[in-house]
Amino acid sequence: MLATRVAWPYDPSHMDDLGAELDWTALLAMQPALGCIPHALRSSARQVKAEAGQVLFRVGDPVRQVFLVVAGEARLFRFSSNGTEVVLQRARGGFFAEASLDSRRYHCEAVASVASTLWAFPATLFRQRLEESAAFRRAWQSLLAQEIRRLRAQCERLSLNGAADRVIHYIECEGIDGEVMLHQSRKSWAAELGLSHEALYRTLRNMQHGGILHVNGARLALRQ
Amino acid sequence: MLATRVAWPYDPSHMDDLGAELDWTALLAMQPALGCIPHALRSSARQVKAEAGQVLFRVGDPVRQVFLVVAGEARLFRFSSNGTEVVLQRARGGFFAEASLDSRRYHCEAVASVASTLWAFPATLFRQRLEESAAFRRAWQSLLAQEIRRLRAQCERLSLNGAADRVIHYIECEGIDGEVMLHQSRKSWAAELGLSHEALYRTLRNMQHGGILHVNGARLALRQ
DNA sequence: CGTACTTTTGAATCGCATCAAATCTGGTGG
DNA sequence: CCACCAGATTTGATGCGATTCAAAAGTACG
Repeated sequence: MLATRVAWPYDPSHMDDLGAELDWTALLAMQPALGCIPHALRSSARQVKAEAGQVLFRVGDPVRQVFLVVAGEARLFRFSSNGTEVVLQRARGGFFAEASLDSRRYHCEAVASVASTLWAFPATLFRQRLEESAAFRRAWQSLLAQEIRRLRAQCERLSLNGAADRVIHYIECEGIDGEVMLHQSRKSWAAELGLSHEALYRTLRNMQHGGILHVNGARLALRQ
Repeated sequence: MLATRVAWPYDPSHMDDLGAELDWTALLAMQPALGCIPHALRSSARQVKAEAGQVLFRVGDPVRQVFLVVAGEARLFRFSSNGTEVVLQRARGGFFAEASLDSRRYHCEAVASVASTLWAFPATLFRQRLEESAAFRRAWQSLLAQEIRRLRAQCERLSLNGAADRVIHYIECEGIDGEVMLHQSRKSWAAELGLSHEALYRTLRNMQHGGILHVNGARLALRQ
């Protein structure tokens, strides 16, 4: 009962021959929280250009790297008993496998679902820095705590029935004072909200007509 | 533009006059991960019996306690600009406000939505132990990492369209080898899956008739 | 200028939420 | 022990809203 595995050959050495320069400042502007990462660790990161379908790691592989999605999407999943994929995370614009820092081996598969740009931090150095630097440790713990809060809010959002309710919840949680600046396409926002993109477009239109929402490009503001 | 606040008077001293003995072993059996908590911290926890609607803390209150839900449910929320509640977390059977350890003040409101039993750990001692003990720190980080993995999987589960898909995803992720033991009522499980309890009952029935699922009390097993 | 992707609207279908009600369960007190 | 009650479980009927399929227009990029 073998599963339909991705066609890509699994060759970790693929990731080593792409040593493009890293644009840290641009990334930092998008994700200010990354500022907590020490310089030594930062400069040891390697940029990885992954093609669509490329395997990043497999179940049981020793944890050598922690990843950061700069562009594209990585999909983490396990194979269920009947061979189908059970998606654990669709990482887009953030860390993944960072919770594997305290594991010796990966507990799931990771594949770039589209052509993606990733940063790979060496796990050993990451652990070492966490042990050495109390400041980095505190910042990292703060990052983890922030991620937990964000995820819990997202779970609550996804358990709302109405599309409009999810939009409102998102703006209230991720924005400031009923106003938010979208940093992604509406299509991918729809995926984050657990909606089809058509449903999101229609909901936004109806909310505008109803006077609940004001849209100005990437800027969304709740009225009243 | 005042919101419809809960009727309960906010009196923190309510929580101090209930010093029932703590049943640590029973709790540990339910949540083995709690074993990482040092004895000194464990014994400093106070049991809190909260009535339905009782306020546990408010936005801006100094972070004095980290909570663990033993029975019942705590609801964390913020008031949106138009006064409605935006639920950030419905904590049932686990920690909450533990991500506030690195904050000086709570960033949301917390109310027991039903009559609940909680444990309150003093935040100061918690932070202190985390600084002192490297073992506890590692265990705690491991607990946070585990929570992140769990939440990400739950988000993926909630973004699945079909009720049966969510059930399968749950069993594959939370169970072992396509088999899981439910530690809660099906009604509350339905809430966790983002479904109405009727939809869950019907789905379970259909899955049994379809031969996909085998149900034996609290034991659910996927077939094939 | 062509290609790939996003944005937008339409129509039809289907599944889940909702309301309603009956049964079953565990626990409490007379 | 039984009456009683609150809550969970289970089934039915109905309506709405999101998904899906389809297609057109807009947009970015090489």
